[in-house]
Amino acid sequence: MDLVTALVAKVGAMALGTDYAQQDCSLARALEVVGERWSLLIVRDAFYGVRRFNDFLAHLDIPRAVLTSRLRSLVAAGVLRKETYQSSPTRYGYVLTETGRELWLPLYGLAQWGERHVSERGARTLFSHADCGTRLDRHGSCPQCLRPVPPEDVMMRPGTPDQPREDPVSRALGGPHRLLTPITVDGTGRAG
Amino acid sequence: MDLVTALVAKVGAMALGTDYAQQDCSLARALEVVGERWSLLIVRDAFYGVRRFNDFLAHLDIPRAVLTSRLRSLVAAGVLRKETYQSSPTRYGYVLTETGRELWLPLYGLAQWGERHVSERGARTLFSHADCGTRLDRHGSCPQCLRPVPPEDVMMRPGTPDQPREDPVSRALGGPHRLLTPITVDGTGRAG
DNA sequence: CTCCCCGGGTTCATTGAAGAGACCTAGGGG
DNA sequence: CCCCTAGGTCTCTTCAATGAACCCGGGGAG
Repeated sequence: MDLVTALVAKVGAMALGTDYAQQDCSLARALEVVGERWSLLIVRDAFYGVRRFNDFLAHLDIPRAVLTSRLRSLVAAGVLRKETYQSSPTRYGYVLTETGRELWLPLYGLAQWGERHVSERGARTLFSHADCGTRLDRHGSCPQCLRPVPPEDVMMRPGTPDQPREDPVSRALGGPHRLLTPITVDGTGRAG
Repeated sequence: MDLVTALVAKVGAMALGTDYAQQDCSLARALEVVGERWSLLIVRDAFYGVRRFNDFLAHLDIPRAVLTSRLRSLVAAGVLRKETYQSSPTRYGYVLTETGRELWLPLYGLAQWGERHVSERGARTLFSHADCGTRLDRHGSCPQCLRPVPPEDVMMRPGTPDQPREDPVSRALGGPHRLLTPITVDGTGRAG
């Protein structure tokens, strides 16, 4: 490949390929950040309390290189923040920023849509208002308290899975759990 | 490559690759349908009133083959419906089904998130309640009427674009427009 | 002191999907 | 007869996901 061909290829790749650059639309902007494959599932796991590289890896069955790349771009976009949870040896985790937490509504909305319309057969995961125990409606509000529930006040618990996963993270999420509180994975030599 | 290698490669590609099969989660199910590149932008355009193959093409700058493929899978998933709008010569358009219309909330939520957090500088598109003219809040509700507004009662109008597009569809969307009503494209030899 | 483990990555070969553009087909219309 | 429009296919090239192997720094056990 000569230089001109290489340049043309490069410019072509920049113009389209990795982004929706020509779309003057906030949805396109949002999708540049969270629209790539795996991104929203990573954000979902972050809401579930997953924080560590290896836990995302085990729970998502995502190639390591792709996880590295997605975490990096989500941090760059301000959705996640890299946080040291232990020094000597230094260990990092990834937690949602306030910007990331504001993805709760669209993310919950998409999940509810999937529940209602794609291979419906009872909720796989149930979300309820931690204060009163009422199940959230499709808009993410509490029908009892009649207002939107922020993610930190949401409890999740497993519904009726069809093929339960058998990784440590899924086991850690086997019982009721408040969103955004770190999960405690044990069974692989890690303290709870 | 021998037969066994080929088989292993094929099974591997089916197990992952094109879907999130191992994820027992409604969000993953939803993303299998609308999570692919371009899918949500096509749905957005459908809310805007775009119905024809060539109009999607012009407005999205999407490769024709990809558009064909996405429209097909969105129809298969029950998000869009193929509709004849003219016979002899037969012409098809694509319109949102009720299932597709229920994507309004998560789609609007994502767009609002993008507006607030990704290169913010004033709304590119403004959405308001057709009945009273009030701008929608971030949850898609009308602050005046205090209830969620269904997409058919939403008016859109352009906000402050930074690099306005110059295709016929963008021009047709230049003024206030009620969601889900077909756009009328003129200027390319098509009657309004 | 050495070996091995753990957490968090990087590198590499393979392949499926996206992108760009030419081509196709059916039905009109000048 | 040729060309137009609408809605697509076909082909080639490039990009990015996958899966598996390898890397590296810090500890802890023997």
